[in-house]
Amino acid sequence: MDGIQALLADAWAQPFERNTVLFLQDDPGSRFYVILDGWVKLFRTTEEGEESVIAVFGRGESFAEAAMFDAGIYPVGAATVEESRLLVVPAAPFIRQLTEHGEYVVPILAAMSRHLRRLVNQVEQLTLKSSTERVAGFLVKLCPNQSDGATVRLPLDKALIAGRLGMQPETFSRSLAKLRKVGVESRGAEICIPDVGALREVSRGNGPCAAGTRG
Amino acid sequence: MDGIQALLADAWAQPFERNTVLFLQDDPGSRFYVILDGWVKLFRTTEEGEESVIAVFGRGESFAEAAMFDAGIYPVGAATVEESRLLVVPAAPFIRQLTEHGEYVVPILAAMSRHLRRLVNQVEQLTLKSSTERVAGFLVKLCPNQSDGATVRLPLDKALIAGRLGMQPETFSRSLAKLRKVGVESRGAEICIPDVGALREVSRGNGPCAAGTRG
DNA sequence: GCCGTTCCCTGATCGAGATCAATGCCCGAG
DNA sequence: CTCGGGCATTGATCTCGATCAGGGAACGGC
Repeated sequence: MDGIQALLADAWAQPFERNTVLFLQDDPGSRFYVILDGWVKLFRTTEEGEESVIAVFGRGESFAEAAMFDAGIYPVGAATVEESRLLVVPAAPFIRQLTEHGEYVVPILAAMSRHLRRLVNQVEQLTLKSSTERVAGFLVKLCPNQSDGATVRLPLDKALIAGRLGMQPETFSRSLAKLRKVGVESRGAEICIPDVGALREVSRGNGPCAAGTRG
Repeated sequence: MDGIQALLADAWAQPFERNTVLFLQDDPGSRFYVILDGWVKLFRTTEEGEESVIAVFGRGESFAEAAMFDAGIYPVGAATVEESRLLVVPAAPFIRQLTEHGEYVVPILAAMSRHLRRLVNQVEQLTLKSSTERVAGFLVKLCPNQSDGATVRLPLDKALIAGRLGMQPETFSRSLAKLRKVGVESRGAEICIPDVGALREVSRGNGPCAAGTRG
């Protein structure tokens, strides 16, 4: 209880105008925020400029704590939507004290941060990606990194994967069929992906499979 | 680094058969899990029995840490989808050490846990609720607790709220119009809700507005 | 007063994905 | 080997929500 004042000694209150960008997705971040007054939205932006609102926070709520523990990269962007007053809190003292007091804590926080990031991704995908784009993204993540082509094995029932991706099994099947246009061949649980790059393009909405962006 | 062994001394490895329920949503929870082998899914179930898969985790991943800091209630259910071996870790020692070393940490963890829970809710709503049901749920949360009827004021632009709910402004407007059937009247940002209970029923998929359950 | 802009509502149309239904494939039991 | 059940694929149809378009109410500047 004594320590908290020392930690907040480095913090400061700051007014922001309406529609001020506080930080952008993938910015390196070493502070988090508490809303003293006003409203802030967290959002993700695709390469085409479409925006997905992940959350909206009001007075008394804090946000961006997770970036402290997750490689210091903000997984979302943030902007005020009204004139607001925020408490800006540097993260470094927190990290220092946490690691001093017990190193086992930080891995747990990192795991929670990863879960948060994963859910943020999921919300973004559900709101502004088509089912085929989501399947493409799922397959890309299954491939070994920096591989050009690969043959992967689905670790689970297709019905379960479909549920995880927010679609029906039939739609998952049809999406796989559409991906044959970029060379993806599936025989049972074996999926052959000759061109991972093309698949990645599809997952970003550029490929020949995306009939529409569904925004 | 010394403490971690003491903490894990209370943990144990345990094998689970396929399709074993580890815990259910809203169960009180005082442990978290690390997957040594196998696959585990996290899911939400609606009252009608529809299931939304929130996440699927594999070897080396941990889950349910957030419940430690969030009133000890699991926000999702968990079940193995394959034969699995899990490390079961009691939470109490972690909480004890955390509070001993600095009380300021726990509020931050609680905030992160709330964010996680919120995102889990959002994924569930996006996957198995219609747009009108989502609007109804949003309005219910705006009402003061246990109020019978209320007049609330939308804190933000309708377009922004629509985005937060994963729909277009037009759809938000149409959903509000559909909710007139349960007495909801809107004039600008003022929303008059004479019967919160009816609205809650709609948000759960039972009301007269839900044309289909979309699952 | 007039005329901008901004926000919101409503109508019409279209497409993605859910749903219903039928078929094919694989694998284990007998 | 044959049979049967679970899972995957494909087709047909329908519905919800996105998109495009038009119109109206509130507000502010001149």
